[in-house]
Amino acid sequence: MPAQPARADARRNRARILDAAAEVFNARGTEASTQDVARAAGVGIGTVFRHFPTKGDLLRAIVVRDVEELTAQIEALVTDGDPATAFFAFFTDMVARASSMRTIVRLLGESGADLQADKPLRLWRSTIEQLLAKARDAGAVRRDVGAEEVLALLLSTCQAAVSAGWDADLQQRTLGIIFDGLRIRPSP
Amino acid sequence: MPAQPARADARRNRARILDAAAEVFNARGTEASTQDVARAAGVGIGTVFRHFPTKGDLLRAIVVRDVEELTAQIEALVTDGDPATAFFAFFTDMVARASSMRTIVRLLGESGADLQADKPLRLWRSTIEQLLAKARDAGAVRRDVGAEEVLALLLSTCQAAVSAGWDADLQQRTLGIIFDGLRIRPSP
Amino acid sequence: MPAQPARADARRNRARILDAAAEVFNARGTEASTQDVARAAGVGIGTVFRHFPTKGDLLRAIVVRDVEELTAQIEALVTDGDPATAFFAFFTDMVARASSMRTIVRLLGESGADLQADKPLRLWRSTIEQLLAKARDAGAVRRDVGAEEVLALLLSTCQAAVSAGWDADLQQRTLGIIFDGLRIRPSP
Amino acid sequence: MPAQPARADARRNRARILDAAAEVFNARGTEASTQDVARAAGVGIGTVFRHFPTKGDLLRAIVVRDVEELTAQIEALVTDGDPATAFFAFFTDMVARASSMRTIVRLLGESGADLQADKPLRLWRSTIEQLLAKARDAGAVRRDVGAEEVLALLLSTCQAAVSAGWDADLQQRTLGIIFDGLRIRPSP
DNA sequence: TATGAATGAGTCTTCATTCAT
DNA sequence: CATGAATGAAGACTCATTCAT
Repeated sequence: MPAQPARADARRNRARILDAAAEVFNARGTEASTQDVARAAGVGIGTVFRHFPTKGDLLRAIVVRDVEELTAQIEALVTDGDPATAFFAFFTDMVARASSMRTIVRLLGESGADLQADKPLRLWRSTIEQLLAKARDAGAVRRDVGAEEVLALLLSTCQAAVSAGWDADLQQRTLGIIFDGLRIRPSP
Repeated sequence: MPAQPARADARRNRARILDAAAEVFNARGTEASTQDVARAAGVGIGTVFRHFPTKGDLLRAIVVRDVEELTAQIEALVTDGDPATAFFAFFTDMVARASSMRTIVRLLGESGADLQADKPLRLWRSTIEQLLAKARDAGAVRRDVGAEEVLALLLSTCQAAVSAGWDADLQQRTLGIIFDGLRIRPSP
Repeated sequence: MPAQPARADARRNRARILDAAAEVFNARGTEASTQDVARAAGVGIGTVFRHFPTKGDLLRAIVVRDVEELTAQIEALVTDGDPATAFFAFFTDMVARASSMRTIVRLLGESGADLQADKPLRLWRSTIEQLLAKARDAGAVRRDVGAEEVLALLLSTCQAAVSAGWDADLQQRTLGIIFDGLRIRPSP
Repeated sequence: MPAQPARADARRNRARILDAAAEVFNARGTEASTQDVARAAGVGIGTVFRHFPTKGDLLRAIVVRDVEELTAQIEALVTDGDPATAFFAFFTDMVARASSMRTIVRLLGESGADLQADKPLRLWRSTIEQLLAKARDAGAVRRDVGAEEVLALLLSTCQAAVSAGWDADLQQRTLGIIFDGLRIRPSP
């Protein structure tokens, strides 16, 4: 079962299942049952397993889809955005949207999901690195800050925003601190 | 079943179960089975449920115990520590130890565990606030930084350190950024 | 869906499915999935069910085909073979080939497949009876041995050869005993 | 869960489950569901899995129990029986009872159940070998007949008796032939 | 009180069969 | 006619929780 089935109805169902799964897992965690996903998608459970032979496959498909979408958006920022602010805008936006992407945030946060391994993840990561490089070049971010710790902080805040339910205000205050830490300090 | 059963053997069992549960849940996540906890504690499963009528109760008891222990340590810092550094030392230490306190970190991180509600948690929180206040007074932390965002960042980093397996180096680099953000910047 | 569909392509498909099914069920037992058969035949699963409305029908069709082939071979022996040896040669050969006819052996061995009922089976049986009669007339087999017990022993050894994986040597030794029991003993 | 649980109720249940399983698998084949076994035993399905963590374990337990019982009976024959007839009596009896031991017959017949491996099976086999040796020494069975082919014929006939439903008459006739093949022929 | 046996709802997954494309 | 997507009834197995010993 390829990601893009040939038949229209199959393609439609695949999408419906993915949507439903994203929603269900977002609302009740990845431990929600496949049965519930099927119900939410309005299909039989067999259909879910036909498209995603394993629950893990379903989860991974959600991650891939979301990561690809995210990557596209970041790429746009890399090309179009103001180097001095794009990185911070992206970081802020990502945290703000984290709660609608619980699944991906949770799986990304787990050491198992090696950012190195899967292609979409590698791409996502490298796109962020570009954004970061531009910010560094523009003098908006300290030169001694590496991509690894930035990603760690990004995932860390996304995860917490999701699991602890940070409101917009709290998001702003925590990110404010981190951003200050990332910026070049005016030398005295 | 009160926290301190009357009979000595019961009290002993309660402690053993708590120890075993902390260990098991730490090693295999909170999804480890109650049966496994019983086995690790060397008691029957009935005994576990007699002391903790629900798996949730057991989990919460671990949190309470760990939080109380933590609180005591923080209190010591409040009284004895150097106001200018104690706060940062505590933060660093907490993250470093997070991976041996998976259960508490995970449950604290979840919105369900309202930091307001339970007494031990309220106490823990207020002790940290004292530490923070001292750091502020000592000029080590900006005045406009509130306890809420500091706690959020603390839990956020603990959570990520645990789930993503931050090594010592990465811990240092991420916390370095956050600490820089917390410090008073030398006015130009 | 008659055994000989009108259209050429349908007839071709029927044959391909039968071949594939024989192979698959032989290799993995009758519990292999119909889907696997379809894949091996290179047709859609719907096509399999169009030709054989039920998995049971498919199985039975294999039996019929194989039995008819066998019958033809036995008939040749009846006409051409040396009456004194043809029966034993047939018996030996049948056991030797049993492992490439798992499906038929298994189904024939089951009481469900009443040897009386289906025409091809009745024919097969009666052909064997002729072979046996000739052997009896030639003095190679005792007169008091009936067809029923010979068939029983034949199926019994085929079944065991398949399920227990008798090697050539073991086949020879077991059949040697049975053949000795079937032969007329030299009166002392 | 040992074969002999400590508590009386557990021991009772284990036995009930084993009995029920033997009956159910005997009647409907080893593919009958564990649920059905539980129902027949009058216990919850969890209880079945507590005693036999896997369906395979349950099946194996039945085999072990039946094989041990059989072995004891054969041992009695070895000590007490008339060497000249005991072996044939045993063979006849075993086939006659085969239909009440479908499970064991089926599993024994499958190459997977290596007669070499499990202790009870090895014991069973070696006991039969003793019986055979005595028959040979008593001049009732040909010296050039090995244990391997005798076992093969035994399992073969048991299997067929079960699966094809041989009646008493047919059993007698088939075994008659095999026994004749095993006996020493009067030299002319 | 401690024990561990019993329970059964719930989980993932497979597969024969039907039906829209 | 052929295709393969959809279906849902099982099946094996797990686990929190209850209860007899």
